Amino acid sequence: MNGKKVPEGTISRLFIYYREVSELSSLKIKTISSAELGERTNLSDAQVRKDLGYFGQFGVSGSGYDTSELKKALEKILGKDRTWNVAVIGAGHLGAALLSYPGFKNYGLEIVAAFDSDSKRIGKKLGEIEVQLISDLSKTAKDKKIHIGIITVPAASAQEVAEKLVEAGIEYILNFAPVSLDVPDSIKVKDVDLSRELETLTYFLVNK
Amino acid sequence: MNGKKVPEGTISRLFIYYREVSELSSLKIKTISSAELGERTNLSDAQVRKDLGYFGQFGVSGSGYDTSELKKALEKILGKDRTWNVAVIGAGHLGAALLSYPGFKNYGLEIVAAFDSDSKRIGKKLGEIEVQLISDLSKTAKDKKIHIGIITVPAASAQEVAEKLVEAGIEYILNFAPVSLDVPDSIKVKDVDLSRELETLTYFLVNK
DNA sequence: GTATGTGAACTATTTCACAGCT
DNA sequence: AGCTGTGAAATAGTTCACATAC
Repeated sequence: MNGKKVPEGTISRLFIYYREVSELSSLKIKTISSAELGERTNLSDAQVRKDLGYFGQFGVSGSGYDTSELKKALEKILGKDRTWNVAVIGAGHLGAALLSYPGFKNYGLEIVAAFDSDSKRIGKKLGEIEVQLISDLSKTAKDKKIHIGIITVPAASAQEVAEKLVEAGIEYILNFAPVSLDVPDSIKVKDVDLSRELETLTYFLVNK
Repeated sequence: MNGKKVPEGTISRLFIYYREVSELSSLKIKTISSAELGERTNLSDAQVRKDLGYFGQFGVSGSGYDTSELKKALEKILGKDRTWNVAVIGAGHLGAALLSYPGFKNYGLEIVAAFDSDSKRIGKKLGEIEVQLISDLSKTAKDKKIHIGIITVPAASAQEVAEKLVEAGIEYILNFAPVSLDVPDSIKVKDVDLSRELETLTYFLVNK
């Protein structure tokens, strides 16, 4: 890896490349060019080469990239050679959807705990995971070495939950609630706002 | 609106401003400055003004923006003055999560149909909506004037579903499956890849 | 005095284009 | 000949800064 700053978009695309070369590699396709890889992922050949270039030189002039080698290299770069423990806070439909996401584990992510504040949901099983009371968060986070918290509670309680996550020592938050969380700078927050994604489409419908 | 190209990020942020001024307006707060609005949304004052500037001049020098007027203007710009009909294809957990999303309707979106290929799910009710067989898609899309399709099926069948949506005349697709869809250029696809969002966090865990 | 609207400056990201390697 | 790796050019997006309006 050279010293340059890596754009967020690059990181996101590396996962796309990873999936593609994983498949190619399992199909026993030995090499792929940046042009072909771009074709399969709806990206340009230059983009593919530039993205990979942030992390090293993985290709061979004249023939392209060795799929299984590139797969291994991406695994290393992306932290896929280990598992990350995840807690879901909010055991509603969205929480359940995430808990049942097929192959989350294959992505190196393991949901090891689920929390809710609604006493009706406590003790219920979502897949393998028993829903716990939110007040257990801090203890469980330490016991189970949780790295990532996913907020799937309603907007009104998201900020409160975020603060509890911070308190519990979790530094990475994926936030599905449609509010801007106010947390210390040291905490990495990624917002995923499903309704906004949908709404954005309506703009294009109006302004096509 | 002036003739300049509007960045996608701007459109997404307009929805954030919209939510904020809606709330302010309902709290009887009459005006807000770009600086205050930025503060509340974790954005800069210049960003707020620039974003709004793409669509006109809504502010008053010296005092700021009239919340209820800005709300009305944004409603118009974003197509919130009407309802858009949505179909969900894939009646698993994620589909159910979307169908139960609170206040979807408030966002101007109405899910009017749900489809699945699994016969065990056909006829079941998800909220108000009865799950139909995917082969009914084309007919129902026309009958119910569906504008937007949401794909929540597994990766392996997503491309097939996308083709059926295109065939049914739907031009806007929100794709939750972790694959790059191959559709005609005239179709607008927005990818939301939940596992990739999560995976991106793991990169930052490794490389912090 | 306060806050907008907007060119200009700056920063980030993508695409081009080609020298150099296999 | 084919394809990578990478500076340079182009494009996109954000922040600055200030003239202007109230």
